[in-house]
Amino acid sequence: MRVSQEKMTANADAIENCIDEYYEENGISPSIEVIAAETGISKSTVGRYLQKLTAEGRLISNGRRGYATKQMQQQTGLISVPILGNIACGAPIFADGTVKEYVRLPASLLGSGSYFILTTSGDSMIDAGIDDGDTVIVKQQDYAEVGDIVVALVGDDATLKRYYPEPERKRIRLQPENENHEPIYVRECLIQGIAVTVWKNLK
Amino acid sequence: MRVSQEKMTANADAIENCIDEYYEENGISPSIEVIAAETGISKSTVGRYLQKLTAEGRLISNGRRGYATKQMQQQTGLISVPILGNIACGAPIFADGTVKEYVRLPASLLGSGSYFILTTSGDSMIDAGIDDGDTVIVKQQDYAEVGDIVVALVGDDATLKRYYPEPERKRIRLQPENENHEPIYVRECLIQGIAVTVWKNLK
DNA sequence: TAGAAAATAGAAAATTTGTTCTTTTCTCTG
DNA sequence: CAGAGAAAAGAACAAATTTTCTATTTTCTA
Repeated sequence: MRVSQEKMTANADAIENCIDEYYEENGISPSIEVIAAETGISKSTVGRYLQKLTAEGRLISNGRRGYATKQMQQQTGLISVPILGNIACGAPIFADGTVKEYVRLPASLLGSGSYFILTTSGDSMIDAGIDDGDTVIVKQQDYAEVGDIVVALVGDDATLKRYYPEPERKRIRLQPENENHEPIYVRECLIQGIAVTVWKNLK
Repeated sequence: MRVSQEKMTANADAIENCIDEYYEENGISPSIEVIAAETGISKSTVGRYLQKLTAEGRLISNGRRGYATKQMQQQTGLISVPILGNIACGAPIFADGTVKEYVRLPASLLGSGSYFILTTSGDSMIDAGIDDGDTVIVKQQDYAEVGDIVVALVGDDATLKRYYPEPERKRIRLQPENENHEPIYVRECLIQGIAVTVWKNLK
């Protein structure tokens, strides 16, 4: 292989990496000037490479919003999911302004709707595969089907249980999935959402 | 409350929403012109609102890269994780160019390192909480500790098992977590990574 | 080694984009 | 109903950023 060829791809890779890294850090595409400064390549050469890479389909031009790598652009169709506190805590879950962190997850993994994330504490749902410290993705809705795992507000406490309405006895059974725990019976409870995914840390 | 006040916050909300939606779709911030066209508010008024919202801390200005909402900006510190195929398939896992989809996950949830995502099939790890169809996040590394759940390449097949080296017998035991399955014994195996997180669909 | 081709660098041009300024419209109060 | 104040609209402005052009350097081949 010729040296020029090697240098060409080396420059192209350096530029592509630079875009990714800058984006990783700043959340926006770097300007050509920044890329030039970062890689040590001249502005015009960087520009030429960007056009070439775009023509090859490796990059996408967003006009004056800069160039994006494919994996950057691929983050369209993402849903913002707020990471809320612990499910055991008694405080109301949807206190606005307290949300500090978001995850953006692909809509294809979740489906449509509004979601939030909780971390669990306690062992009451251990037989459903939800252990202490696991992360639960909850679909926000105010109803549930029989047997769904719901986030329910009982008094001031939020709890994670299976939902079994018993209309004939005018009560709702909130069933833990742990033989050592007794079910909770309530007249009414506010359903905040249903658990759709558990995130278990193995290691 | 006065009408003007209501309209003010209404406009502000409309602008903020517009930014989010546009970003959701295009991966970049909309220009003031686009926001104006989309919301029906004039360019200069949109600009004034953007400055006001930035002063209030609700938006972040990225100069000519546009304005970002906080939850957009908050996606720095994310790791790109490729979604690879099914763990049961025999094909080599790291065939380049075949990766079509990426998820960007917060580094705080994963820690440093390189990761990839697999979906499982089969029931061999059912007792470890990994069921058929679950999604596994794998940390890419070529070694493992005793008892780790590894993605191992045995011959041409990738498999997910617990890792128990038995040096005194000069073999490695790959242990399923299902009493109906027998362990696999191999001389050597190529470790591709260790499972760190399982993503279980409850609903 | 010399010449041709390719790649690069530096500067100028063109375009997009946010900002500012002035005029107009709307709203509330006396 | 009239006037003051705020909010919005439209046009002009200024700055940033990509694109283009030309000269220079580097690299490969005969």
